[in-house]
Amino acid sequence: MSELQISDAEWDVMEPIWASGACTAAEVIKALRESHDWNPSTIRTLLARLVEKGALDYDVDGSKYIYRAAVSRNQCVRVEGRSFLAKAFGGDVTALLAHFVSDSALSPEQIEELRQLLDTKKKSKEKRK
Amino acid sequence: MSELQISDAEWDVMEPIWASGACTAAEVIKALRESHDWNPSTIRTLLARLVEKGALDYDVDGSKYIYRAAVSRNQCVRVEGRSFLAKAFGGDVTALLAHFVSDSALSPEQIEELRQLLDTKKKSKEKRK
DNA sequence: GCATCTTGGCTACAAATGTAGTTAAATACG
DNA sequence: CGTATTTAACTACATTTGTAGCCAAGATGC
Repeated sequence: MSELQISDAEWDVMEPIWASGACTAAEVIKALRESHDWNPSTIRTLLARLVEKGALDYDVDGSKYIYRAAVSRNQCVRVEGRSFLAKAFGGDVTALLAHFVSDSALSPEQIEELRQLLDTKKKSKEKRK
Repeated sequence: MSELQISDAEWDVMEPIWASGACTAAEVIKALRESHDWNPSTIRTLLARLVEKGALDYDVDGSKYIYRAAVSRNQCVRVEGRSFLAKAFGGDVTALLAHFVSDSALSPEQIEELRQLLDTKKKSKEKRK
């Protein structure tokens, strides 16, 4: 389930809702005021579309809606991730990882962090076996 | 330069051209016959759009075009990658890497491979300093 | 040479996306 | 109370994307 496709602009609208758990349209508008030069109408339209798509739910509070995410950010990241992985690396995770490692400036600390993550991964695998 | 945005369908059309260096529309159509259930017209339309966007160039050979990629696959992967990284991980590469490591089943060999990649990365950094 | 096939050019059209405006009802403020 | 504000609903419209059809000119097969 939930192969929800959320466009770029919609994603930006989801962001404050994922961050705060639940908020009104006015709050989303406020949260995006800094980062985006969007007309409030635009944001309201996107909110409506997201509800329609099933990415958002809402509770009615008097005359306004309190929006809640119906899909977690993580779910969406996974969906996007898989799609990107397939498109750019033919599904080869190692290739993807290699790409980002090469393409980015990683500090020694970050490298160490990743190494540990790999260790953990390896162990968890052994254990499961 | 080259913040070219290539849609999903267009990407699939680029693929055989990236793979073979240069080919005619007929060849692209043939290459995609297996994997996609597309009308030849569709592919020709996409080829034309890609030329228009500057993602493809062509040489004229009699009555047909020999298409060549005007942007490398790697360039496109980088552009897509950065966009995905920004959208899904707020630009935090480590978070992205952690996500894919956790989200994927990696064989011990793959893990080893990645570990070595990290080592290399670390050393190259030291050297550069 | 002529019918056929191939090719690029152009047109078409629905759905998705980005970006608003309008409106009517509910609410808040004075 | 009455006016200004807020809100969701609905409408609008250009652009991008997915998907294809039609056409005229050139190439091919017989």
